[in-house]
Amino acid sequence: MTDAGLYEFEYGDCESSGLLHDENGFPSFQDNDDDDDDDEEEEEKEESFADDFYRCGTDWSCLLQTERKLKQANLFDMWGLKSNSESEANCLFSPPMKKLKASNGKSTATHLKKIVDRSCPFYKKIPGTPFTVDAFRYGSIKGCSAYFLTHFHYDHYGGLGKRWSHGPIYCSPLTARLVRMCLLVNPSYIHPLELNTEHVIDGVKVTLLEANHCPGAALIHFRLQDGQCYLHTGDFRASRLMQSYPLLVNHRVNVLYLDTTYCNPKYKFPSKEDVLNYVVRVTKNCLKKQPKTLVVVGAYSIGKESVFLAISKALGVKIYANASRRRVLQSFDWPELSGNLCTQGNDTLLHVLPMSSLKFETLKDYLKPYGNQYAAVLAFRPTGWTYSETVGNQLDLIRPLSRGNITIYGVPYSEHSSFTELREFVQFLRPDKIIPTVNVWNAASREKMQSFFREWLSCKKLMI
DNA sequence: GCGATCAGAT
DNA sequence: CACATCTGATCGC
Repeated sequence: MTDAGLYEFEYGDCESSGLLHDENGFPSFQDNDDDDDDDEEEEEKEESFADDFYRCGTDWSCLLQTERKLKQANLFDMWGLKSNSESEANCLFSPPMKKLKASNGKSTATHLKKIVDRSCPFYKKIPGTPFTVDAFRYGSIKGCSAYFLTHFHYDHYGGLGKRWSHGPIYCSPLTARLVRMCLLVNPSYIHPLELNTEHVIDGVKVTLLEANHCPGAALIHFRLQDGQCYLHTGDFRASRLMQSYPLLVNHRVNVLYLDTTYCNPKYKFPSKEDVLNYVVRVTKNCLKKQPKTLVVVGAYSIGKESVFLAISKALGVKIYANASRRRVLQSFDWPELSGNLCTQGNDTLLHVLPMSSLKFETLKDYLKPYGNQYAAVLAFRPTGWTYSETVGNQLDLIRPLSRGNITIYGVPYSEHSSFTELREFVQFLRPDKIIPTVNVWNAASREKMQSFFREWLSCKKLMI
């Protein structure tokens, strides 16, 4: 649509259709030139499930065939022609879940806007296997017989619900519990896999490793029968500990599917530990000045529990969370967390609230029912990264927002890798090929990431 | 009328 | 700036 094929890459290209394998050992696209006209049935030819991936080689510009929402109907749709993705010359993706509807006589501009391409992007498919990762929003994916879920965040499990029936779901035991509990997915589809244990699925050796993201989050290591190793990081925060995972030490990773959320040097933030110490320090200071302070920690669904746990431990106070959040937290099987929850707001000065409540007005209202029990609110908003950081790692330069007796701190508690952590991880793994999974919809950003990867993996530069 | 889905906000 | 939703509107049955 917009920009196309403007990007050059060191290895391979899209046109290498005659070869059996590309430079990275991937089977290359079997050339069936003409737009197949036999595109009706699921069965048809044995086009492998990840052909779109092979076809792509290392030309990241192929990502341009996006799953983007179309703002307007294209001409095919407007003229009532079937938009069949398999017959589109450049399509790299599976067919959409539903055939796009031709506009009928009644259709208006608003109808036309609603047309959405729902095909699974290639980087969610694992080539040489019938697997996808975090791909639940595309309905039944042709050729996929096992759906992996890296962790329980909406942008990864989206599409899962009680009506799920497209195939088995593999994930960590904790994630499995949440999928059953919160999404009411039929348990017969859910297959928990113990971490650090090799499981053979469809002939592929699969091992889940701790991802240092939210509870239950896993890196997924695939070892194919031909020896190829793929590592999908899901969302993760790279750590030194990972450099001692035996699987990563002992097997070269051929393809790395990388969480590139903060793959830019402007993203600098402190270690989790430093942020926790800071939060505790601020809290103690505040309570010294005003003992009648309610301490609030903002949270989404799961993740960043350590922020309130650290305060709880340091002050020796319980943690209040509402019933639905408690149910989720209890399911973690994390004793020091479960053991410190309480069911009454009055019983502790430390409360966990939805991130959306961390606003002056909302907090003021929240305080009201407690009467004169509290004279002030100290709130922490643990975001991944705070823009105010020209200062980078300098926690002491953080300036809270303050209005009346309410103070709100944004703290850079990140569950994604910083730029330098990413670099160190990639230089440790030295994969043959890296497929970014975040920030991929923008051509400039894709190109920028690839140039970082090239720099990191060029032998000359190994400085930290 | 209701759940699912979408655009937009936060 | 971007995360991971959340909200309110609209769709489709």
